[in-house]
Amino acid sequence: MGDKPKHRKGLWSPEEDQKLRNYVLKHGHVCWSSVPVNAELQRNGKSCRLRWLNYLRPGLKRGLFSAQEEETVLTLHRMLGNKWSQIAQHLPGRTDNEIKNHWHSYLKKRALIAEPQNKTQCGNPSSDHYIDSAKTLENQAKSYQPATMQGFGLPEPEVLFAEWLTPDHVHHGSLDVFGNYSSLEDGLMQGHLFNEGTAFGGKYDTNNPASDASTSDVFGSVFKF
DNA sequence: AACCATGGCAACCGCTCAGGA
DNA sequence: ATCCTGAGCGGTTGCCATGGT
Repeated sequence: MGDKPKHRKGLWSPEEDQKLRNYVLKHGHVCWSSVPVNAELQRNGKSCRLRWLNYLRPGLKRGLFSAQEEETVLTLHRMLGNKWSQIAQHLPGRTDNEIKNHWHSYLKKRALIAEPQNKTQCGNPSSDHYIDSAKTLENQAKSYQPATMQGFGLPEPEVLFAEWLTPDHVHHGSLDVFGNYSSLEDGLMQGHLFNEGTAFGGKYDTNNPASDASTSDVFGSVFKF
């Protein structure tokens, strides 16, 4: 009865973050369910995975969405619907959770306001024609995004853990943090990676464990998925 | 100054899918 | 071919901060 480890819930403490980050950077995540055991965390694997993907993963941006990012989300949402993970693939450094939250809190209203105009242009989303044009638009979205974002005048969102990443990671196009950082996105990443910024937004930013030198060493040598 | 409403964000839950035994 | 397990995804909830009254 009582010999099952109780899994902690709720917000992550800085100590938990550090344990998880150090473990994943060192060993990777072959099996998420074994991560909390080996990292000595009172969490379940699912929670660890979510925390890593949404908050600890290197290269994450934080802060406001740029106008271009919002346009991208709106465009892709019109094409794909609530496929947040697919939308997130087009926005390097943004998580599906973050995009989803931003959609529900802000963009949904924008989309509703814009709806009457779009209806006349797009017609019925379920039609074959729509799907074809959606694919075209998706390709366009893939290609236009990095270039346009580079040239955008608004302050860019900061990238988390940028201090972990050496210029080599960027210039060689080998930043496989998301598995989809191709050279296509290099331009975008170069625009973000060296932003000065706190690695931790939100509640724990006064106690930033990411600046730990040993961690960045580990990242440079071991981080590969 | 205190209370209430609202918005934003982090995390959890449940379902689905894929891979392996 | 079937079952089991783990990973991934989307929806939902809860908490906290902020603004308004």
